Order: sequence, then structure tokens, then C-alpha cells
Amino acid sequence: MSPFLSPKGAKVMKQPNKILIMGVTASGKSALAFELAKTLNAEIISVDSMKVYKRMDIGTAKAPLEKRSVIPYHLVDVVEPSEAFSVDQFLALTEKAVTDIHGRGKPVVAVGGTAMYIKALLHGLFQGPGSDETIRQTLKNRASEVGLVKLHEELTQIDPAAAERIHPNDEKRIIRALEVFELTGKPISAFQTQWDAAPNSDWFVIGLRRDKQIENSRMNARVKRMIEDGLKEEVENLLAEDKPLSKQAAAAIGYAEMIAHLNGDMELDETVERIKINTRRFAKSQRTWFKTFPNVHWIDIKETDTVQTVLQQTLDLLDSVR
RNA sequence: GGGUCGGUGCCCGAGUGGCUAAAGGGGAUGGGCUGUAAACCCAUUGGCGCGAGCCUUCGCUGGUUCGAAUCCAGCCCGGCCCA
Repeated sequence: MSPFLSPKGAKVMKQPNKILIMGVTASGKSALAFELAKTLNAEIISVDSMKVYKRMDIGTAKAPLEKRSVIPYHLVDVVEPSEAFSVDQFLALTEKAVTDIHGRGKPVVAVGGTAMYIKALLHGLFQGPGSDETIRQTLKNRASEVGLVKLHEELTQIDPAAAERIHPNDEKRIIRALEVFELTGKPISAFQTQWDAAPNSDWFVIGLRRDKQIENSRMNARVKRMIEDGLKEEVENLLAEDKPLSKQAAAAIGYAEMIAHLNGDMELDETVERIKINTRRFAKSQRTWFKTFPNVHWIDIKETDTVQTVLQQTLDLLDSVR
């Protein structure tokens, strides 16, 4: 069924060469991506804000080295756990990786569940300044001194449109809006326009979903496995490193809770429970995002499905658009 | 057997005569999200109704009262102490 099995090579050219697989955590997207990449002779780009961190393997459910030696994986293990990482870096690295992979004449299979990265991939990011820690810190200090409401009022003065959109309690967004204004003299709302229209991207988006109960039990099983595989030891090792974990890395699900446990704040049982709960919440917000993405080709995975049958459905989908 | 503290909404927990469908937290659900996003923010959470509102709820049964989750009596269940 796959065009690559077809004797007529011409069809291969019409195959989408940028495929994005998304789904909630533990939905099985990584397994599918691997099989699909093998079948299409593609390379994989991870769309995941935590797999970028080196030595954070178990808790981020990173593909094992064996798989990564079969298929090239991009955007995995690209920064130190002590470093910050954010969407703009993700986008830049991804654009470069796509160019490189296509340069080798291979298709790209992107997989991941970091919704904002997906959004940025499909829509792009506004052309404006990045973050400025000094400004942020100053604004943060001011917020605790004069109150966040005051900052929100200031935002209303300089950028009524943004102030309207941003809730008075939403410190991060208020600060970012003020930061952009300080850096450019222009309101952030003047920049943020590229999400208004439909995405003008050539990604072929495939979404994986299952019955919510089943998704939940898969998450629980995964958390259990992470513990068995030594998540605690992994976190201990990370904490023993010379440089402390960056804010982002330390906030990762599985890590934040385990750090609290190692600090003596929680029993292990409770820690595991917290990880499960936070994983579920994470999935919930992923679903909320996914609902807003247009042009997603959803595959509803049944209990009787296997990686192979899901792969076949994926190939059929790809065929159908040729 | 005696004493004592307690039994509140899915869970924990405050409330100790009317302002109480009942604080707060957790969980769950829905939503938002453009450079920290696995972060962060908002809303809903007894039932019915668009709504004014109606009905049911604070272990059970009965009582006091214009009015009870709140006071009284009996009973059931749990913790602790004494036998």
C-alpha cells in the first residue's frame, strides 16, 4: 500500500515529506513514528520540550539508544539539564533539521506532544524579541512590590488589546507583554498576528487518540515502569551534577515530584501518585490544544490495534492524499 | 462495660441556631495559551430549570424552635483512654 512499495517511483515524489505525529503522552506516537520512519526511510524530529535535555531519559520516555542508532533522531539531547530551552530555539533547530533531512532526500517524521511547539511549527512565531532575564526580574520585583494589578493596569495603558486578552492574574503573560514593549517600544499585540489565520504550512498532521480511560491506564502503566526503570536514581544523578537543573528541566513531570521526594517532602507512594496525577493533567491540556488544531488526520486506536495496524492506517492516510 | 473525642458534599476539611447548597484545599471537568509551555492563568464542580426559583443534602431516628449541619434524646459506626 505504501508508495515506497510501489514499482512506480514517480508516486514517491508526491508523498508528503513533512509528517507530524501528535497525541497525548503515552499515546503510542513514538512507536508509530519509529516504524513509520523506518518504512519511509525518514528521519525523526522530536517535538518535545523535555527530551531536549541530556541525561533526562527515563522520565521523558526518550527513545532508547538502540532505536536512535537505527533512525537519526533530531532535537533529542541537545542541551544540558542546567540550561534553559524554549520555543524559539526549538523552531530554529527544527527548521535547520528539516532542511538538512530534505537535503539528504529523505522525508521528515516529527513526533511530539508539546502543543506549543506544534503550534509554533505550524504557524510560526511572531517576529520579535526573545526573553530578557534582567527585565523580567525587574518586572517581577515590581509586581511583588506594587502588586500585579498595577502592572496589568500599565499594560492597559500601553497595549489595551493585550491587556484585554491577558487575565490580571496571569503574571507570566503580563510580564512578557511589558518586556516586549520595553525592548521594542511597540505593543506585543502588534506583533502577534500569525496565529490569527489558518496555518500556511505543508505539514501533514496525524493525531493519535484512544478512549480516555485507556489513555489514563497507559499513563499509569508508564509511570509505574519509569519508577521500576530507575527514575529515582536518574534524578539523584542529576541532582549530584555540578550545575543545578534549570528551571524548565526541574519542572518536568516526574522530575519535579521526585526532587521533592528526595528533599524529604513526600513519601515515595505519594510521589508516584503525584506523578500520575500531573501526567493526567498534562494530557488534559494537550487534548485542549489539539482540539484547536485544524486539518488533523485523527486515527482512533482500538484495543485490538498494534503498532503494525496503526502504521498501516497511517500509510493509507498518506496514500489517500497523493 | 465506663469515659472521651469524632462521623459534613467524589476525597480531605472549616463551620457550632438564621447571612449555609454549606469556607478552604485536593481531585475531576471545561477553557485559555505566540520566546519558561511537562510552565502558567481562568471557570465549573448536589439535582432540575434559560431564568426568578424549586427539590435533596451535613451517620440514623425522633424532639426543641418561626427557623437546625449547628441545641436535646436515643440508636448505629470509628479513634483514643480506663476497666
